[in-house]
Amino acid sequence: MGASKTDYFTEKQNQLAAIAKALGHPARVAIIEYLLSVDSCICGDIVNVLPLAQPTVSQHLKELKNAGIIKGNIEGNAICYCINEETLSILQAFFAHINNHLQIKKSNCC
Amino acid sequence: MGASKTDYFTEKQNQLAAIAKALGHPARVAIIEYLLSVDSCICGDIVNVLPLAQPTVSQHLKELKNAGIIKGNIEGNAICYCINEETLSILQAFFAHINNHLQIKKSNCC
DNA sequence: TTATTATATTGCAATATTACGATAAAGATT
DNA sequence: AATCTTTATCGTAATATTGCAATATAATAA
Repeated sequence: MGASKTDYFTEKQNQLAAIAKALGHPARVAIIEYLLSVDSCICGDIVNVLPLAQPTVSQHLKELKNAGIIKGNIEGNAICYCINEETLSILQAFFAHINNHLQIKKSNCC
Repeated sequence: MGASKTDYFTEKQNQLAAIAKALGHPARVAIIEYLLSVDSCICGDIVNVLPLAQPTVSQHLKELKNAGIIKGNIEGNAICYCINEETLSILQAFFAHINNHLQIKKSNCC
């Protein structure tokens, strides 16, 4: 096959997986880290920071945007990118949930 | 091409991406959720819970294990799987880092 | 020993991802 | 208008992922 059987899973599971998947590439992690490090939101120079060609970076930005992890606003002929906290909070909630369960259990047999 | 240029990124970026990537499939999210929901660690019935064939589940488990997200111990002829908190704490630290920066900035232009 | 049970591995087809050159699109500058 | 700057899209090649049937492996049970 090759395609994920998304129909067989819950919407929440698919959503979580989609967000995690979007973070699942070092270039995209690097983009997030760069967006955090710069004061301004005018981030047209992401291409200059990454060791990848412009079309490749554009593609990675598109994936982050599709997953809802970043937002992009048009500013003149440049684009202002920044992090969308709402989406990342979904992943955070998942981890909080995991921690909660693990602390209750504490029945680690491994 | 097709292969990620992992050499061009930091070890930490690659590590974060690898963990996120492993979570980037609904079946693997479902496996984590199942491991949380069961009291015991004897989890040989993961295959029965998922809508996927046994070899496929085995493969997903392998990927979670490779990423360090779960641990597996042999118990007789079954295998006991459970979540590895250490690895997930790496992702959590990343999110804490993001939150920290976003709270300091608050210069959201988007 | 011969099943039986539980999990892993192999092999393969279908599909997705990654990367980039070439090119397009759109606003800014001259 | 002609050009520059910035970002997106198209096309394509290389590689990775997903899924499963068939088979292997290994411990247990009969």
